[in-house]
Amino acid sequence: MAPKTRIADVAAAAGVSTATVSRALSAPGVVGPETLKKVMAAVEATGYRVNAAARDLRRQRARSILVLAPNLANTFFSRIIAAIQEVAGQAGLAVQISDSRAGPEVLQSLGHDGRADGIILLDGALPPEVVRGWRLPVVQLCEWNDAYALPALGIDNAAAAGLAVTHLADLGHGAILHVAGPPENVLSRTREAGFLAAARARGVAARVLPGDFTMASGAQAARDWQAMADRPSAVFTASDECAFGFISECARMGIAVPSEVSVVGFDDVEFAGHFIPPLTTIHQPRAKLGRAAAERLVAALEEGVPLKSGHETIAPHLVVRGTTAAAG
Amino acid sequence: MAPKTRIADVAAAAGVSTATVSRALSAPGVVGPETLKKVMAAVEATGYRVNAAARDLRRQRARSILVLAPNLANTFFSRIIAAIQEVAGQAGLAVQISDSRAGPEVLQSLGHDGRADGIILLDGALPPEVVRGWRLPVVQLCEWNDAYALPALGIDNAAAAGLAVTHLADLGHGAILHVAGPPENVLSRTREAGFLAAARARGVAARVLPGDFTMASGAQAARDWQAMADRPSAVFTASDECAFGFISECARMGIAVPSEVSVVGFDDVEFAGHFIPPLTTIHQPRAKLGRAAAERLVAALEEGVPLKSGHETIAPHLVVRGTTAAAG
DNA sequence: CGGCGCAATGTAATCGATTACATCACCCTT
DNA sequence: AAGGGTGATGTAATCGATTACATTGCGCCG
Repeated sequence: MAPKTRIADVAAAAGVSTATVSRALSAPGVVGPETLKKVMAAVEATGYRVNAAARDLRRQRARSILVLAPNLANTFFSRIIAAIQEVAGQAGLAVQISDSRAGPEVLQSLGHDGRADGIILLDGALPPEVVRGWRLPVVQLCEWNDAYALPALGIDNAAAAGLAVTHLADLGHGAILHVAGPPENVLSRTREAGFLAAARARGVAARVLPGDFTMASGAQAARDWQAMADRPSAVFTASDECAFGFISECARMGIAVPSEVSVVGFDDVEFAGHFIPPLTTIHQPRAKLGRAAAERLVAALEEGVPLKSGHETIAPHLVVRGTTAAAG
Repeated sequence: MAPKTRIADVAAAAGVSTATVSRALSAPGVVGPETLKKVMAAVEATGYRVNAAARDLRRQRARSILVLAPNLANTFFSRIIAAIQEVAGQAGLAVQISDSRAGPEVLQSLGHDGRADGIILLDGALPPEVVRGWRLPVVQLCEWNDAYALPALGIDNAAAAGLAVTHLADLGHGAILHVAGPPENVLSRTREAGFLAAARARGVAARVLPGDFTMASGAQAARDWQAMADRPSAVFTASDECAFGFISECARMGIAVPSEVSVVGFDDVEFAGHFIPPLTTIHQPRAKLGRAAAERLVAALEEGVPLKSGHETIAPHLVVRGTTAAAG
C-alpha cells in the first residue's frame, strides 16, 4: 500500500525524531528501551525499509562488492562466485557481477561510481592503466598480472604442474607431452614453466604442443600427437576441457585411455569425475578460493585489515582417477 | 591522486555552475557548444565520475537489476546470468546476484532497499508473501509459481517431455521409464505430467521412478530399473545430471547404452554433447531465455513497456545424439 | 523602439538517511 | 543546594547529483 515509507514517517508514527529512529535501527544500544520498542513497532506498522541509496550516499559506502570475470558463462567461475556471494552475504554485502570484457570506459567507471566498495578480479588481461586507476581495494583471484601491482590469490600453478609430472613419472612414463594454454595467459605460462622445470628435475623428456584451453585444441593436439614419430606415453593438459578433447579424439582414433596413453588434466571441473573414464586432474579448490578472496576483501572493508600485498598461494592437489596408468 | 572529485569541482574548473555540468553530462543538447567543450575538458582534467549513490537517490532509480537464483554454483544458471548481464550491461544497468535461499528478511529487503529497479527470479520455491511484497517489476524465469501472480518466461516443459516420448516411440520403444525430479518442483511436475499425457496419447506404457535431478538419484534409478521384472527399453530423465548418473551406473553394471537401453535427458547442459556416449536430450536455450527475460525487464524499466502477465513459453527442441537407438 | 520569446545558465530545493552538536532531565557528590 | 556528570533525545548540517524555477541576454517583430 504505502508506496514508500521514509524514516520521517516512522518517526512520526513513533512520536520521536528521525535521529532516534536511525539510532534505534543501527545502534539499538543507545536508545532507551521504551523508545526502542515504540520505534520497532512503528517500523513494523509502516513496513519501513531503509533506502540504500540515501544511506550509501551519507555513509560513503555501498556495502557491495564487484566481481569481474571474463566470460561469465564459463562454468569455472560459477562456484567461485557462489562462494563469494556466500561470504559477502553473511557480511551484509551485496555482490554485483560484471563482464570484464566490457569496454575500458565502462570498466573505468565501475571502479569509480561508488556502487562498489571493493573488487574481486578474475581476469589478468585488462589494461593495467584501468586497473591501477581504481581507487578501491582489489583482490586478484586465480589469474593475476604483475603490472597491476595488486594482492593476488590463487593456487600454486607451477607446483601443480610438478604434481602432474611426478605422478606420471612415478608411473614409469619417460616422456611427457604438455598441451599448453594460450601463451598470453599467465596461467598457461606458469603451468608450462612448472612442467618444464619438473620434467627436467625428474629427468623425463618433455615436449610441448600449443593449445588454448578448449576442447577443440585438445582434439587437435591428439591428432598431432598421434602423428608423432615417438609418441610420449603420457599427456598433461593445461585444462580439463583440453583433456576431454584429447581423450575424445583418442577414442575416435581407436586409442585407449589410459592403457595406451595416460592423461592428466587441470582444474577438476564439475564434470571431471564423471567423464568416462573419470579424469585424473589437478584440483583447484574453487569454493575455497572464492571464500578466501571474499574473506580478505570483507575484512579489509569492514575491519580495515589491510590487504596483504603480493601473491598468496593455496596448495593444489592431484586427484588420481581413471585416465592414468603405469607405462606399458 | 584526487581522492574524489565532485561535480562542484568540475564546475569550478570549468567556471560554470553544477547545474550546467550536470546538464552537459546527461543532456548535452541543451548546453551551448562552447560551454560543453569547457565542461568536457574539465571532466577530463579532474577525472570526474558521477557518484552513483547520489544520482540514484535523486533519481529514485538504481539502474540495476537483481538476479535471484537458488544455488548459484549450479552451472545451469551461469549461461543464463551471462546473457542477462550482457543485455543489462548494454542498457547501462548493473547486475546484482543473490542466493534466493537466503532468509526471508534478507529477501524481503532486497525488493525494498532501492538497490535494484527490477528482479529476475529463477526460483519458484520462495514464500509467496515475500515475493508479493516486492514493489518492483519481477520476471520469473524457467521456474515459476502461480501463487506469485507474476509474469513468467520459460520453455514449454510439457511439450518438451512430449518430444522425448515421440522420439523414443518413433524408435520403436513400447515402454518408457521416466525418472522424475523432486515432486515439490513445478518443473518436475510439469515434465512428468507431459510425459504421462504423451505416453497415453502415443499408446506406450509409462512407468515413473522418483528422483531429484541429481546424478545420485539417476544411479539409484538405474539399479531399481535393473531389478525390474520387465524393464522398459527406454528412459527419459527429468535432468541431464540424472541421465549421466543413470548411464554411468549402467556402465558399471555392464549394461550398454544405447544398445540395451535408450536414454533421453533434459536441459542440454554444457557437457551433454561431450559425455560418452553423447547425450540425447531436450535443449533449453539458456542464453536465449536469459536474454529474453532481461530484454523484457529492461523494456519495462527504461521505456515503461508493461510486463505481459501470464506465462510465455519458448519452444524447446530435442537434440538427438548417441544415447538413443531403435528398440532391439 | 518596446516588449516578447527563446536559449543558456545560475540558484537553490530536493532525494532520505546519518550524525555532530545541542539540549534536557535527572541523579550524585561535596 | 550548586555544580558536574551521564544518558536519552532533538535539531540541523551533510553526503553529491538533479532539476524546478529564476534570471539573463539577445534577436526579432510590430
